[in-house]
Amino acid sequence: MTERAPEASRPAPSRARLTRQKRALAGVLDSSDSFRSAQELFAELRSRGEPVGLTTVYNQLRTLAEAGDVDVLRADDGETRYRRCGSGRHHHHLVCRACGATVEVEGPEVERWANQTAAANGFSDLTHTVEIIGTCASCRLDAPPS
Amino acid sequence: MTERAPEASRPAPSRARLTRQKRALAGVLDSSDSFRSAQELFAELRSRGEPVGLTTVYNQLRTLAEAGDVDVLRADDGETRYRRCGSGRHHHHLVCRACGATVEVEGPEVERWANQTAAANGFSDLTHTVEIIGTCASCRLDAPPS
DNA sequence: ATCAGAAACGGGAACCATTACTAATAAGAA
DNA sequence: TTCTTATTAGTAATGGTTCCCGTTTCTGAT
Repeated sequence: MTERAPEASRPAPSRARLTRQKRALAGVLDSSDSFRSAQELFAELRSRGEPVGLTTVYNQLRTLAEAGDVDVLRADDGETRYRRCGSGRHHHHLVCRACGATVEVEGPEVERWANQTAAANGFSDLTHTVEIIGTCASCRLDAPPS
Repeated sequence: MTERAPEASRPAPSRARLTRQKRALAGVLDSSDSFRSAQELFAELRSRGEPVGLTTVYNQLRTLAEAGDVDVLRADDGETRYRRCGSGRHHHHLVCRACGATVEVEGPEVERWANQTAAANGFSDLTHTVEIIGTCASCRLDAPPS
């Protein structure tokens, strides 16, 4: 047994496959700037005539989220919403509560504050979430404050 | 019809009633500094021999949250967690991802940044959430970074 | 072209936190 | 005590998300 097992074949590089479903979902994600739920994305795929299983939508979104290709936001109603993320850089969001439009913003001072505050309390290995929710200019015009 | 309706009786001030269940839940909430889910609170009430219906726990938590007496936090696993809120003042949280311990912190500069950023993008009627998640000092000692 | 193994898909059942419904109960006022 | 009605809580939905697992589709190798 001096020879090793017949593993001439590479141990499978485990390459990701580009499928019709992935392309379709990517297309839908790219078509809008707002956060949308998995269910909404699923519905839009169907209406576009690019049916993709709901399970697949969820699997794909999870993968994309882990890879940092989509931003994830948990809405107050418990639904999780997804959105194609512009840059790979760390950023936060300004979300319109009426139309869902989103603006990516950065805030160096917030990062600094978070680090200092956490350190001052003995916390380490930090993560943070910062979301600003408001009404955007055009939605304000559409529905004046009573 | 010159006399008005016989409204001698007050239109019911709709006073809140103090019940055993409310007292019990308040007691459990006061007994800890960390965020706990409705299910956990429900379980603790049972184990304390102060059974309260799950529905009641949810109703009560909603009421308390609306009144600003408890802080609400939506965890990544989808569960909503509650915690007695120290001050009525606006504040944010520093949460330990291991033990759930929480520290209330304030960040004037964050408020300022949020307002400026939102205004610069035409957003109004603002709200924001800021949560810092990390590992607290004692939990770090319990489970060293591999 | 053909084959085999791996990766991805996707329908349906299972999960589970939360809410709705509603009959029974019990504060608090008179 | 009696009456009014807020509150309770069991049970049945609801609904987003995940799990299970047989089927399909890629891709690389022969």
